Amino acid sequence: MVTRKEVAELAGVSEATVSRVFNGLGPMKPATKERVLEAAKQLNYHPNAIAQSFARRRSGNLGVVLPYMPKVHLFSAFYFSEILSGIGEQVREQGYDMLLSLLTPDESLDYTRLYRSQKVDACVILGSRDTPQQRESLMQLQAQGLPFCLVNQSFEGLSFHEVDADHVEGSYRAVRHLQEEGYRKIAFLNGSPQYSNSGDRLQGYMKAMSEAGLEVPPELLLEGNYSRKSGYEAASGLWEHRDQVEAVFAANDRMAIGLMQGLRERGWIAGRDFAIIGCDDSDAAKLSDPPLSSINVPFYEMGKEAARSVLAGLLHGGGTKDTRIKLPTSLVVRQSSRAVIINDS
Amino acid sequence: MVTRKEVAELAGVSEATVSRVFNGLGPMKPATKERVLEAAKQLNYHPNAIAQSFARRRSGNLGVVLPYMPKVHLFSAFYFSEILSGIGEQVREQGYDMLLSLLTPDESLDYTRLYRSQKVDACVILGSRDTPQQRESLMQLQAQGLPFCLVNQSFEGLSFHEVDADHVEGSYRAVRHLQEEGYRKIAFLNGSPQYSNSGDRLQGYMKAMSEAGLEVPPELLLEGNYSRKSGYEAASGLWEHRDQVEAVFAANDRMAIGLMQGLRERGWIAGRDFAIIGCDDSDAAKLSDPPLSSINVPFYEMGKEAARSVLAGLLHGGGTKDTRIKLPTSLVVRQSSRAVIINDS
DNA sequence: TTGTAGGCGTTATCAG
DNA sequence: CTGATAACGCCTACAA
Repeated sequence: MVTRKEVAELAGVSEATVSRVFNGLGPMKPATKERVLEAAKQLNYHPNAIAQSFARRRSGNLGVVLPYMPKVHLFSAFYFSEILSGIGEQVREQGYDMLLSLLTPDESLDYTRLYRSQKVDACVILGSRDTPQQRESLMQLQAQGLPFCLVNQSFEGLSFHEVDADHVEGSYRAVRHLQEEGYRKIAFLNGSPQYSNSGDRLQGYMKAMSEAGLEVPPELLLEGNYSRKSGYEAASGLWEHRDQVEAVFAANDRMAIGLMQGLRERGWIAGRDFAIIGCDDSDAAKLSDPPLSSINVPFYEMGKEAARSVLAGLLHGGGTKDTRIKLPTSLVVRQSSRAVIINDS
Repeated sequence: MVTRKEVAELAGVSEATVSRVFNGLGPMKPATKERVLEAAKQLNYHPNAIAQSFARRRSGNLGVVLPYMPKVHLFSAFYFSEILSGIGEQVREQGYDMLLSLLTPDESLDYTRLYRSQKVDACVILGSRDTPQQRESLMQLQAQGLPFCLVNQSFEGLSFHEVDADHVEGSYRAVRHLQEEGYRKIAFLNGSPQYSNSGDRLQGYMKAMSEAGLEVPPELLLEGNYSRKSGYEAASGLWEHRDQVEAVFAANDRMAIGLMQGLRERGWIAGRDFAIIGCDDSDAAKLSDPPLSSINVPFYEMGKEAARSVLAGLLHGGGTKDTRIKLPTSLVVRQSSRAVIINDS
């Protein structure tokens, strides 16, 4: 590998000058700069990023933490893929790189380890849940002043730097939409309560129901774990109370689709016998039959914003305020929620 | 940050000894080792990975290259997600980290840049296509002896280190299965020819057809670009020749589902009016209605194997043979390919 | 505007 | 078994 030294020699300048040229620092004679660049090109010199990191005492890497649970599909790949793309875009704009960490959630979760090795300057944490271990780990990070940003999750009573979507509003609108289509008996299939989103969505659902003066008997409240399978399994419970249900709002697309599958087996077809709206507006929503109405969540933008703000915090001397940013959602109406027949006996 | 020096002082040994302890090198008195570890724990010392990389002249990072094309969904997120998980698993086993690079395929694709900065020791390249630029870039990498491994792609006439699935065999079996179910008029919806998989699948399809003594009139050969939309659009062409089609083999699940959607709009229901088999066995196959029969491709294992072999090459002095590894596929039969009615008029 | 020189935290080589 | 001591490639005051 060709080093700065060789470039300096060829250009007839000092090594420091080569550095200045490559970092655009200080005033310098254009001729000098020219010579250096020429020499560098000739030798095919490229700064050694590791050495730079070493000298600057920062890695230039943004850590991205993903939950790793093979064979368990609580999250859709779509979700992470979008967020990762957003992070990736931002990171490139700022000259950073992305270091991916797949962490098994149940292993003694120690986020500080990521920073100790100095391989990352900050982290974006995806897919975290509200468990005692995670709270502990995150509080520890915060106490040590290590910069991080949570995406799509918040912790009751704690204040972290986080980027979220407005799930309360999104859910509210979804349920409102169903009401406007004429449905009154609207069930809610929520996901695991460990995700703050679940609470948000419940809140939005309840708000819309109560504003419309609608009762919410317990049979209308179902719970899955965000997997397709859990939605599929929820079908049997819902089926028992089918005379009390005209529509469903599900906390994600996968559960919605699973539920549709379960009900279809019983002869209940979404968009015909009942309406349903999912959440995430993932590609699965377009693949399902009928196409699934869904709440669009700007995952890409959330990833991008998370990366942007956590990296911005690095520049401003780690003075990251623990702010919560909420991005807006929107409703995408497809066939699954169109009123065809309203069995409002 | 606490450094080796401080540990050495506290333990009353030299810095070199501290390093030896942490690297498990050379024989040493247990008592010494004990003291060092004790001191390290007390000070909460952890080696600085950047400094180590610098001194060792290797980053300890495996680069993972993903094609980045926002809004264009030629690949399913499932695909990358599985491969990434496999890579992630292997990488952790070997104490490496994963550095993610999202590269826009049409930008002047220069893979060598990744290595020049020394931020990665080797790369796994996903989603590459057979274009002149990519050939050029890869040949350049190879010429410079930079270690890399391609996943799910090969280049006619060039020999790279690559991990692939046996798509010829998989396609062959899918078509054979359709034949065994009694179908004779079997169409093939392929993806873009820039992906070597497409050629492989065509080969498998043709083999099965010719072995069964079946003609393949041109109307049976359709081409999409692996997106759902392209499958959806292929429906119209297929519909025109519907009297010549009883079944379809599609080169991926997304196109298969798009095609099913397009045909459903015309009243043709998969699993009833025609049979269809997709490829990838992605989660979408389970979400679709009817559930889609599909060729299972071991993406996870492919990612893992790619990481394993490319990292192994690093140890053995870069003596990576440019081998092609092919992992086996298998057929997963779901409702979309079950013979219900055979309209074999 | 440019050069000098110390330092970053390890690894690795050589003595002892 | 352990301790010095050069690298490693670059950054950055500080000096000129």
